[in-house]
Formats: sequence, structure tokens, C-alpha cells
Amino acid sequence: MSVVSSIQQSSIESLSALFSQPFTEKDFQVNQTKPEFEGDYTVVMFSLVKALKLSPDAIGHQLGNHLVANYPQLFSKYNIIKGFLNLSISDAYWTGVLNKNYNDTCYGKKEMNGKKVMVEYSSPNTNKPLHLGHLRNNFLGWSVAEILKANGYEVIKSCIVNDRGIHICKSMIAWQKFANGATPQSTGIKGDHFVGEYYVKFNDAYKQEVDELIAAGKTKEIAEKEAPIMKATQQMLLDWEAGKPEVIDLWKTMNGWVYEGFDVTYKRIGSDFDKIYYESNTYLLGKDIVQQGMDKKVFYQKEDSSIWIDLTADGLDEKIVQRKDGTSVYITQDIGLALQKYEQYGIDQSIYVIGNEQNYHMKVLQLICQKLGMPNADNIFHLSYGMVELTTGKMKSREGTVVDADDLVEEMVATSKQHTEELGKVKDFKEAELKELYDTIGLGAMKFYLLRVDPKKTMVFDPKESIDFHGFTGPFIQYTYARIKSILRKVEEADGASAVNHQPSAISLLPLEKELIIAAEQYPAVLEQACTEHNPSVIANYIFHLAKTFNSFYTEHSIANAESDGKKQLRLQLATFTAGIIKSGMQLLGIKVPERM
RNA sequence: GGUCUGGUAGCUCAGCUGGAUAGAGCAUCAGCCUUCUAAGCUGAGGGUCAUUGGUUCGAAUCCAAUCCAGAUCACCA
Repeated sequence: MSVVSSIQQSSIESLSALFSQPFTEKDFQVNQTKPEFEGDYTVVMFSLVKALKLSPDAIGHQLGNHLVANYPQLFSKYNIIKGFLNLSISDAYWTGVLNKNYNDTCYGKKEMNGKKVMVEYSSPNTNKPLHLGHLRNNFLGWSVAEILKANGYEVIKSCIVNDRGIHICKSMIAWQKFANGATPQSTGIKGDHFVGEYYVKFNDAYKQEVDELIAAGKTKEIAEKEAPIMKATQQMLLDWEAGKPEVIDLWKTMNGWVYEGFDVTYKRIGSDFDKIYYESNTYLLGKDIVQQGMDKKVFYQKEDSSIWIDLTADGLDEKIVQRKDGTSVYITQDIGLALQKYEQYGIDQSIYVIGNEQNYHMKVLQLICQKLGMPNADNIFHLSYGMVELTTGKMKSREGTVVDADDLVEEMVATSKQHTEELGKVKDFKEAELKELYDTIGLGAMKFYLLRVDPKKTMVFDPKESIDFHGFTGPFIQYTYARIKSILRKVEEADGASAVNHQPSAISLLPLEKELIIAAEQYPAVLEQACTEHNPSVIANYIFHLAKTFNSFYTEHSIANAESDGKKQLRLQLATFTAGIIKSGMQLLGIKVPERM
């Protein structure tokens, strides 16, 4: 049980004994004591005043006395300042926490709870390479999946590849028209980037055609509809749905190029999936459900034969689910896939990691699933994250301000190489070790930078700040870890492999020692919070705080040359404990920690 | 226009299920390496928590209104 829970429980029991009426943890707050006051945790008295008809200080004294008298192993003393009951936790309690957990690699993690969750993330389009926004999605989805696992859930990481549709046909048409048979192999360009170039070429050609039509006297609206390249693209989509062999062949070839490129990127950034869905396989499934929805009268058909759902009663609008030409729209496939996920895996919850620009879409999706009476429709959860903007404003592909994922990774790794070489601490590393270290630091910096912010919030990506390796960054934490490991290695060399194994004696704690144990003790609660909030930034902030606390302790007190053997053992345990939590927490963010750097 | 987000230090962000004098990092300034890795540590300056009103013993936090910014309301995905 956590300290906070213990304080809550003992306070509930004491209050009930003192005032012979029932209390719950909601009747009072337990906070960490502010540094300017004496004590470790504080119980706020004000909320009890009404029920007890006593002054805050009077309640505080009675409760404080009772707690110290009846829970001597937990509380050593108390003081009251203006209605705040400041409790000092005994050093024996803290050293007990340390001794029990310092070497537990599963510290903070929970037993399997029998629940199954699918986390869908990444979900790329196969018409252009990944960019900065995708990175936030990938890191977030991966991390949330791992956090769920640590909290006892069985997790299936999934990905829906948007491999068909009008946008895919655009790059196909452009390739037909402009490529002269060029391939990634013939040009030496990474497959996803290669295809992306043709998507850009489509838009350029389309814009030019529209401009020409407007110049010829057409309205903008008509010009956009009648541009030959757009008409060709629409025809291609129909041909694709009809299974026309040469279209299917080209589609397979070009998607193949993209997948080769994606594989490289995913491997580099550490994204992995248990199940990959392809839209080309799921979009027809949605059509069956459209029929069922018609039968159930959830959907209705308009005169032009397009099919709709009316959501105006729910405060939304009418939404199309099938075009008049019988082809699917995006949401149709989503409905089909939502059902398939439940049918295939029997999942208890379905999480979608998708940008907040699709809040409306996801609301509609869930509502339709509910109206169709689909099982577990209530357990669809949209993990809505904010866009990544640049210091200069939004990323716009038209203005060429999109930050490419591959480029960014290389830049970060190159920067970590440069920093590492300047510091010259690992000159004895072999080539392969150096390469691994640069990756660890560069990717660590990037992941931490994107995960340290609350996912819900729009965030600003500042290139200068992102490659800073000082302060609130991944490398700062990695460095703290490497320093601890360095100490532990040295002590082991000097004292033998079992150097850290003593039971701590009843030893009194210095402020910085206690502060570190208090921080470490909070890790399980942090993991739980990160899980319920689906929020890795909770862990990022916490691990940074822990590392900072350790660094202050480290500067002030020697571990290897502690003033007594008891202190040395205590601090070795403390260092081991801290390193373990850093490693565990960073792992949940998808960030590796180096033994040396 | 409807709906939904958000507005905290020069910049990037915590804090938001109400609690003590609102916290970090970066940047600025001043210190600390013959002793465990200075990618570190210590300290200083820096705030009308968008504005106004309300609820409360107590509001950055809850409620309302206003201002500002963004997203969305496609037979696009």
C-alpha cells in the first residue's frame, strides 16, 4: 500500500474512533507537505470542520495525537499550521519501503487483470512519408500500449493502413503520367519518399489544370470537378474497386515501395504492431453493415441512392455512409473495422490514437456504432491528441514546411554524435557501441521531447529546443542513469558482485536521502495515473523530477565513500532503486537508457 | 453561425477531482570540477494564472459572461 493510502486509511480509522462517525478518503485531502514546512505529508482539516463542528486546529491536534500514538511505525510526529496537519513519516517506514523494493524490477507494475485492450495507432496513408505529426502519434500510441501492459492489461497494438482511396489513386495517376517508369531502385530514393513525390506532382498538375480551366471562363467549383487529371483519378478509383488488373498491379507495386520505406522508419523509431489491418481488406466489410443499418432503419436512402444517418437529434448533423455511386466513405470502413476488432479479439476496450482534428468524426463513429447496437460500442475510446506546430506556425505541405520524420531522426542522431564526441567520455567504445549510443541518445531526446507534453494539447516543436540535451530532456535522464550505473560498477569492482545486499539498519535519514525515497515511493501511483489518463507525459514529468532529486542528492552526498558502512549500503540501495525506476519509466516511453555515456 | 478545445514567467511547459507565499526547463545573471561522469549542482532576477462577475473558510483550479487563438461542421481521408 502507498504512503498516501496508508495515511488515508489510518486517518479514517482514527477519525472514526475519535468522533464515532464514518469517514471516507473523500472527506479530506492528503498532499505532500510544502518544503517550507516541517513534515512529509499533510492532511487538510478544513473540509472536516462542518461535520465535526470543531476548529481546524482542534481537529488537527486530536487526529495528530491519535495517529502518532496508534501508528508509531508510520508517523513519528506532527505539527499544525493554520489548519494543515503536517505529518512526519518515520525514517524506519521509509527505509522499509526502500529495502523492500529497491531491487524489484517489477516495482510499480501490476498483475494481469484479465482485461484486453486494443490500441490502434500510427495508421499511415500510403501516399507520402511519415512526418513530425506521425511521430507524436507513434510515440504516444506505443507508450500508452506499454503503460496499459504495465498496469495489467493484455494489449494488442494495431494499425490500420489507409492503402486505398482517392488519395492513393492521385499518386498512381501522377506516376503514370510523369514517371517514365522510374522506381525507387532506379532513382535511389526511399520508397515512401519516392511515392510522396508523385503525390506532390499530382497536386501541382491538378492546380495547373484548374487554373487553366478558370482562365477559360469556368467557375472555380466546376474547374475543380472537371480537371482531366481529377476525372482520371476518380475513374481509377472505380477501376480499382472493380478489380481492373493493371490498376491493381500498379497499386500493389507502389504500395510495396511505400511499405519498404515505412518498414525502415518503423524499425528505426521502435514502432511495432501485433495486428496490421489494411483498408483494402476492411472497406467492403463496412458495406454489409450499411445494409444491416438500412434493415434496422438506422440509415436511410436519399433519392439519388446515397445512404445517410440522421444525427441531428444528438446535436450533430446528417452524415453520409455510402456515396451515390455505391462506393464507401471513410466512416463506413471504420464501422466495419470496429466490429471486426471485437469479433476477432473479444476486446474490452478499443482505443484509437487519432488527432483531435477528427474529434467530430470519432464522435459520429461511436454514435453510429451505438445506434447499430454493436457490442462494446460504449468502450470505444478516442485518444485525441493535439497537433504539432512549428515556431513559425502550422506545418503546411504546400509551403514545404512539413518536418520529415526520417530527416528529423537523422538530425537528432547526428546531434547526439556531435555532443558525445565533444565531451569525449566514451573514446574506448567500439564502432557498433558508439552507433548504438548515438541512436539511444538521439531518439531518446526526440521521444522525450514529444512525450513530455500532455497529449491532448497542441504543442510547439522548436528545433533548437528539441536538440538541447540539458534540463528537462531525455539525455538528462539518461545521463543520470549512466552516472548511477557507473557508481554501481565501481563499487562492485571494489567490493565484489554482492556489494548491494545489506538490510538497512535503523538508520536516520538526511533530508536529501528522504526526499529521494519519497519520490521513488510515488512511482506506482504515477504508473496508475498515466494509465487512467492515457498520458505518458505524467511519467516523463515524474522521471525528470526523480532524476533531478537524485542529482541533488548525488552532488551533496558520497555513495561509494559514505561516512559509515550503513550509510553506504543505504545509498547503494537508493541508487539502485532510482536507476531501476528510471529504466522502467523510460522503457514505458520507448526510450532506452545507456550504461555509459 | 453551431459544436468542441485552449489562453499560467521573454520562450516551451507542469500544476486544474478547490488548500499554505503558483512551479520546472530554456534564455539572462552570479557561483561550484586535485574526491563516485559538470549532458551535472547551488543561487538570483523574472507572474494582473486572458478579462469580469459568481460559488466557497479558501479559486490558476468549479460556474457564467466577454475577449483572443485553434479545430471541426465534405458524396476528402
